Amino acid sequence: MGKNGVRLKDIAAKANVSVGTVDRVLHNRGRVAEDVRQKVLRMMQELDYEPNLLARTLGANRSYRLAVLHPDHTLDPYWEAPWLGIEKAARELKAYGVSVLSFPYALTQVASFRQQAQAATEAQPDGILVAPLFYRESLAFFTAWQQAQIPYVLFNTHIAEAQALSYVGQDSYQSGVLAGKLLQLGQPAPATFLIAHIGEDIANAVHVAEKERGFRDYFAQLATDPAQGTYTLRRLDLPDPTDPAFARQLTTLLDETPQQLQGIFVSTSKAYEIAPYLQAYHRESLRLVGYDLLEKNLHFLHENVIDFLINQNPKKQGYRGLYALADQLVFKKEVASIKNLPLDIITKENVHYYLDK
Amino acid sequence: MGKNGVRLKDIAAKANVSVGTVDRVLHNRGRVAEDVRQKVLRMMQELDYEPNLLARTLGANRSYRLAVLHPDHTLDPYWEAPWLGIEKAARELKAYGVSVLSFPYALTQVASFRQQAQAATEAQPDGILVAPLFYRESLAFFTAWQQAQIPYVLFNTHIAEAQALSYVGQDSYQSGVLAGKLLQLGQPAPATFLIAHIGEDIANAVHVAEKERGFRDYFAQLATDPAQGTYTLRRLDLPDPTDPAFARQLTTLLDETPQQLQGIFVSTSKAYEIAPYLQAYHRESLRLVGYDLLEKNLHFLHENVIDFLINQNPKKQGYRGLYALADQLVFKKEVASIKNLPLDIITKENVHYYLDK
DNA sequence: TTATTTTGCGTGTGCGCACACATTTTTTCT
DNA sequence: AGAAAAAATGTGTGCGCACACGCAAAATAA
Repeated sequence: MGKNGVRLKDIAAKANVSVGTVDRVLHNRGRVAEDVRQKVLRMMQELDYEPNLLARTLGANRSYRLAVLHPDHTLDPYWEAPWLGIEKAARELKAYGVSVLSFPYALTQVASFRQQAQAATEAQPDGILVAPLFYRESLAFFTAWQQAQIPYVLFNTHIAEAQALSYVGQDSYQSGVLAGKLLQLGQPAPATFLIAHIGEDIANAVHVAEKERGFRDYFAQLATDPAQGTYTLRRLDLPDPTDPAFARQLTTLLDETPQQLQGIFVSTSKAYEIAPYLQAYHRESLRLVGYDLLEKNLHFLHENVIDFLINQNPKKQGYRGLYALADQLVFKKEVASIKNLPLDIITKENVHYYLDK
Repeated sequence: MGKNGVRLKDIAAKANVSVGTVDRVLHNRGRVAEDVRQKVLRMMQELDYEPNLLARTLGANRSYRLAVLHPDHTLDPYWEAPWLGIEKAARELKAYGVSVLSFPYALTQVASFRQQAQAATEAQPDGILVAPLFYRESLAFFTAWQQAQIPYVLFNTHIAEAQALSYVGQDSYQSGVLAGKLLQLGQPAPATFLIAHIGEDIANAVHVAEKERGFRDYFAQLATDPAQGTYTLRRLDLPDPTDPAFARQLTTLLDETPQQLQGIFVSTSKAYEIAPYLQAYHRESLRLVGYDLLEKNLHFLHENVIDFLINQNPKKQGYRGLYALADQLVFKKEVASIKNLPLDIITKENVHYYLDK
C-alpha cells in the first residue's frame, strides 16, 4: 500500500480482481458481474478508498474551456478586481487542464453585452461565468445555455430565476441593511439620510435596487421601536459624473439641504465622486458610506471624508466564481447554489488588511 | 506539445538535449555543461515553462509529516475553529503526500505545553505549526527546531524574535486600535472606557498585551486633537470566571462605576462571560466589544448586549498556517514571513456571512 | 454441434515528472 | 599514447489513474 493512501491496486488485490475491473465499478462503466461489483464496492468501503485527484487529473488528460463574460476592466476600475481573481483561479487551475476564454463587454452598453454573450455561446465552452448586469438581456442567454447543457455561474448580480449552477457574490439586500446601520450608528433621530445612485438604470439593475430595499427596511425596522425618533430618507438619482447635471444636482443638494442631513449612502463603488463635494462644502462630518476599496475611495477614507466602505470582495467573487465551475466539472464536487461572500465593514483602522490579498 | 502547457519534453526537444538534462538544470542538480545549461534556461524562458504540479508531486512520490502544536480544542471553544481549519487544509493536502500529527496541549498549563512540544520535536516532523501561547517556554523550542532544521510556522500569537518561517494571524496591536474606534464611535467625550482581561497572565501572553497597547494608543491619538474632549481609560484584570472573585469584582465595578462608563472592551473571546452581568444590571446600552464568533457571543450579539465582535478568523488561521508549511515544503513557493489576516468587524447585520464558510 | 455474439475481465500505454542508473564524452594521470 | 577517473548526457522505471484494447468464458444463434 502506498505511503499515503489506498490505491486502486490495493482494492484490486483485496478483491481478487484486476485494476481494470475496479476502475469499471468506480466509474459505473458496466461490464462487470453484479457479485464482483458488490465485492469491490465492499472493499472500497473497508479500505476507505479515496481517489488520488492528482493522478486522476493527470491520467484523464482532459481539458476544459471556460468562458468568462464580464465588464471590460479597462473601462471601469471596479472591474479590475474580479478579473484579477479570475486570473488567479485560472493560474491555479491550469494544471487541471482548465483554460479560460475572456469575453469582456462595455458595462454601460447593452448591445456590447449581447454581442459578447453571443460570442461566448458560439465558442461552445464547457462552462460559463457571467456577471449579468443587464437583467432582461441575460434571460435569453440563460435559456440558450440550458438548452446547450452548458453549466453557468453568476457573480456580482444575483438573478434568482436564472437557474444557474451557482451564484457567487454578496447579498445585496443585506448590504443595504448594513449600510443603514452604519449611517445611523451613534446618530440619534431626528436626522435625514440620503441614498444616492450614480449613473444607474435602476429598473434594469437588480442588485442596486436590492441595496435600496435593504437600506429602507433597516429604518423601517427601527421605526417599530417607539423609543426611537423619526428618520427621514431621501433618494437622489445622479447621472454619470461626466454629465454637467451631476455637479449641478449635487451642489443644489448641499446648498438647500436641511441641517438634518446626517449621512449619504452611495449605492455603488463611486463614493469618491461625491466626496470632493463634501470637502468643498466643509461637510466632512456628514457621514459617507459607500462600496469597495478602490484607490480613490481609499484616499477619501484616509482623509476621513468617507467613514465606512462595504467591501464587495470583488476579487474573491471572480476567484470563487471560476472555482465553482471547476468544482462542478473537474472535481465533481457538490456546488452550493448560493455562495454569499461576507459583507466586510471597512474603516481607516482595518482597511490595510483587506488590500492586496 | 501537450494540450495544455509546455512539458519538459518540449524544452528538451527545442534545446536538443534529453529530458534528463533539462531536469538537471531545473533542479540545479549540477553535472551539466554551462553552455548547455544556459541554452536550456533560455528555452524554458522562451516557452514560458511552468512545471505541472500534479505530475511533479505524483512523480516525486514524497511524503511530508507536519506536526501541529495547539491548545486542546476540547477544553476551550475558541480552539475548535483553528483545528477545523487545519483539518480542512489537511484534507486538501493529503493528495500531495502531507500527513498531520496533532499535539494538543492544555492551554492554561505550561507543563502540558512543554511536554507536547517535546513530543512534537521528537517525532521529527518535516515542519511544525504552533500556537505559542507561552512566550518564555516557546523560545527554547524555537532554538531546538532551528538546530534540527525543521521549519516552523506560528499562528494566533506573534513572536517577532521567533525566527519562524512565517506568522499567520492578526495584528493584535491594530485590533486593539480598532476596538478603541468601535467603542468610541458616536460616543462623545467625556466618557470612560474599560479594558477587561479575563484569566490571562498578561506578562507571559504577548498578544493580549499588544491589544491593550493598541487600544490605549487609539485614545492617545485622539487626545492630540484639541477639539476632542477627554476620555478616561480603566483596566480590569479578572480571574477565571469559575473563580468567585470574578463575579465579585464585576458586580463591584457595575455598582460603584461612574455614569461615564460607556463601554467595555474584552481582550479575549470571552465577552460572553461579561454580557450576562450587563443584562442583570440593565446596562445593555453600555457598549460591549469583544472577539470571535463563538456560539455564546453570537447569542449576546443578537440580543444587542454585545455591539461589535472582531473576528480573529481562527479557522483561516489554522488553514493558512498549515498551507504556509505546505507552500514551503511541497510547492516550493516563497512564503511571506507575515500573513496578517483581516480584522473583520462583525455586527448583527453582517454576522451571518462570516459563519461556517 | 459449431459459429457468432455478448459479457466479463485482464493487460498495456500514456499523462508529466523525479530519480536512479547506464552510457558516452571529456579530462587527467602515468 | 593508453588507461583510469571524472564529467556530461541519455535511458528507463514508477507514481496512481483513465481508457482503449484484447482475450477468455458464457450465452445465444445457426
